[in-house]
Parts: sequence; structure tokens; C-alpha cells
Amino acid sequence: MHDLKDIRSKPDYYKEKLSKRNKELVTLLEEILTIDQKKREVQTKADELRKRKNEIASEISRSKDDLSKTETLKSESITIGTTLGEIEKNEIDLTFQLNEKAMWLPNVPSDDVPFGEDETQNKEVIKWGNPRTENWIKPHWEIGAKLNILDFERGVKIAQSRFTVLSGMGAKLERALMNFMLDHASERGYTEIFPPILVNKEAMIGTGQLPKFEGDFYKCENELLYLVPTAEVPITSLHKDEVLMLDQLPRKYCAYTPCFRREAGAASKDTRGIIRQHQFNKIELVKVASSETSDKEHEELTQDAEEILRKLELPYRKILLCTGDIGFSAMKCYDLEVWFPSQGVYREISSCSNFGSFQARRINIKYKLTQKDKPVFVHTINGSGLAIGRTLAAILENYQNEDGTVTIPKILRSYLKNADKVN
RNA sequence: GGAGAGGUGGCUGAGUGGUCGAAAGCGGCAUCCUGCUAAGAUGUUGUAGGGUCAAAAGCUCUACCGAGGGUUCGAAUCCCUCCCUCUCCGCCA
Repeated sequence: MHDLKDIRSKPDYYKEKLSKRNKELVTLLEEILTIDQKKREVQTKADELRKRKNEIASEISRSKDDLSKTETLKSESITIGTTLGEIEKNEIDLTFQLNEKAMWLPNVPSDDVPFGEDETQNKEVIKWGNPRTENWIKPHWEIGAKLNILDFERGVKIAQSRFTVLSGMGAKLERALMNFMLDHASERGYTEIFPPILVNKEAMIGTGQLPKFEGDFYKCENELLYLVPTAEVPITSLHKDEVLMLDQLPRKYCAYTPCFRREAGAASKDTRGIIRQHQFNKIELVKVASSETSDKEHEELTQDAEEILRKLELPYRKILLCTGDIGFSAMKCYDLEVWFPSQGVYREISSCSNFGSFQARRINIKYKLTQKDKPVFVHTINGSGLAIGRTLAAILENYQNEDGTVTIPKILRSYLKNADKVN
């Protein structure tokens, strides 16, 4: 959500920035400005009428004994009321339209985000590790099934496709990864949170999931609650409607939650394996920062996530997303992609974004320097640290041995009673 | 699930149809005072939107007493619907 006043004062800036994402957004912006203009006119008119009505009401109370005057005033008020009713209907309608449209306006990209139309024009920042290329390496779903740690058939039996059962060392590895990543984040000063996994609609709107992506999420039938698609939603909402003091910033949080996504529209993508599941586990890193430091905090958060891949010794690359590929709410975003030797590709395992004040304006989180300062919106930042299912899949491939066993990454062994191999 | 109570400004808490955006206290801010670990005095003190203005300040208008409707010239106050919180009972991991 943008500040309408700001858009009004420099429409060309917004047009230029938004057109870098998508040219059609310029049309949307122009529509918004037109409606805004009309709405303000109507509001002014309505305010005037309300003012007169208020005047009449107090005149009546002041001269109650003058019956004929009172009657005249009453009828004037009733006449105004009729006109006002029409105008108010219009006002409400325009306000609704305005909000509706403004909700669909994505964030403007930062100046240092490269221009590009789609993911092919993203920019590689760094590449780390030595990717394995042996052609005997099997995809994770084959090795996982063979080792009896990934059970796809039973996942479908219990739920439906894109649900998988982890068993034995699979389940233990998942849990070890969870603990390892949370410990890593805690060491770096993130406060661990275990939030509700069902959230209300306001939280979903606040972080930008709704209204644009309705249909991507699981919604309860009898309550207006959603299963979280990411811990970003509850964690960023922790400070909803709060004013924080500058010296309390940045706030750093980490959280484990399962994540639920309907993956509508991903019908033929990643149908095998555990890359794209309806339910997956993830550790999320979230920061609430001041506008002065958000850029630095974003870089550091990304590095905190990268460090996990380095500790696990998984080859990865860091991508700076271009204007056409950046997420709806983000102004700048790095993706971390881990190497999958069986397919010979890097796949996204973390997405670290700076949202500027975009989410904060929706959620209403502000900060101020001292008690007498006027509060301003915070900046929010988040990133996966990391998606656990994909990390497990990456381990099964990158740590695979020719005899069909999988070596356990050194950093995880202390979480697994020093086991060094899955066989 | 059953029974009851309640939702008012940063907080506590008055206010049951007319200068109520809302008493009072606390807190915050500003100034003053006093040499004694701190207190006192006075003033000030919400949010959002609009208009005016080059802009800021200022001035001004409107809205907001859980949300949405209704009654009325006029609603924090009356009526209806919904949401939420708390207490007790029951049930349950």
C-alpha cells in the first residue's frame, strides 16, 4: 500500500517506477488518480453539507422554545439529509473503489534493482561452492524412496497429491534441520517465536497476500481464518497497530512454522519430489527496522540465510531479482538458489525481501525517535532461513554416494546422535 | 456447548439524547520554581481524511467512543445485527 498523498504529489515518479514492473500498472495508477480526484470533490461537498447539518442541530438546541424556528430548521435539515444521502452513497462508492484499486498496486522497486521483464533477466550476485555433476546422481525422490525416508504414495493416501510422508531418518533430518536453523538464527540475535498457524484476514491483507492472491491459500470453512502460507504473515503482524521507539529497532525474529499453499496454477510444475508441496516446513527471518537502516538490515538478513547454506556446505548462488520478477510487496529482493545435481539446475530455497514501508502502511506499524516526535512507518524485511523441505531434498542429492547412501552434513550430526550416514 | 459481564482517548475510568472529541486521574511534552536523593506549579497533549497554502507552519472543516445498520433536527448515550474480550459451569489435548 502506498501513501496516496505521495502518489498525488509525484505521479510521474510512480508511473516510471511501476512501469518497470509492468506497463499496465500505469493505467491502473491513472485510474486511481482519477478516482481520487473525484472522491475528494465529493468528500468536500459532503463535508459542507454535514457541517450545515451540525450547525442546524446546535441551533435547535440553543433555541428550543422558538417552535416555528425549530420547525423551519428541522425541515431544512431533512432536505439536506436527502441530498447528503445521495452524495454519501457516491462518496462511499468512490472510497471503496479507490481502496480496492490501491490494494492492487505493487511496491515500487528500489533504484538498485536491475530492469528486466522476467526471471531470465535477474542478476547473479555470487556463486558459492563446487557443484557436483556426476551423472549417476539420482533425483532426491528416487533416493529418498529407496532409503525409505520419503513416502509419496502414503502422503497421497492420507491427504492428496503434493503431500509426502517423511519417515525414520527423513523425519529426523527434517527435525534436525529445523533445530539447526533456529539455533543459527538465535545465535545471530533473532528472537524465536512460535506463532499461531491460523491467521485472520487482516493479517493476510497486511503482509500483501490478499486481496491479490486469494485462492492460493487454505481457508477454514467455518471461521474466517487462513492457514499461514509463510510465517511472514503472523510474525510481521506481531507489531500491528504499534508505535515502537527507535532504540528498540531493529527487531529481529525467527520462527518455524509449517506453511500451506494451494499451488493453484502450478499443475504441471515439479510434480515429482518434495520441491513443491501443499504443506512444507520453513524457518522465517523477519526484521522490523527504521527507514535509515533497512537496506543494511536487508543485506545482513540475506547473509544470515546464506550462512546456513555455507554451514551445510551446499552450493548455491545469490540472485538479485529484476523489476519484472520481484514480488508484489517487495522493493528489493534476493533469491538464494541451491544446486540440484540431478537436474543440473539451481532452485530457489530462500527469498529475502525488503518491503520498505509498504507492509507497515497496511499493518500500521510506526516508530519514533522520542516521545514528542511524529511517528513514521517502519520498514519490514524478511527471508526464508531456509525452506526445510527443499534443503532436505538438496542434501539428498548433493550428499549422495554412489552406493545409494547419503552422507549427513557435518553440522547436522550433533542433532542426530552423531549419525553420519543415511542407509 | 450453557450462563453472565463488558468493549470509551497511550493507560485507568466517568459519561444514558443537545456546545461531548468526550470529566477526572495517570502517563507524555513544554515552561517555571525549589539546592537537596525528588517533588511542586502552570500550560499543553489522539488518529485519519479534506480545504486553504508554492511548501511547511498556521487556520479551518469532516469523520472516528469494538464494527455495520436503524430511529432522530441531533447518538458515546436509544433499537437491531455482527465481532471480540473477560468470569463461572460443562467438555477436551
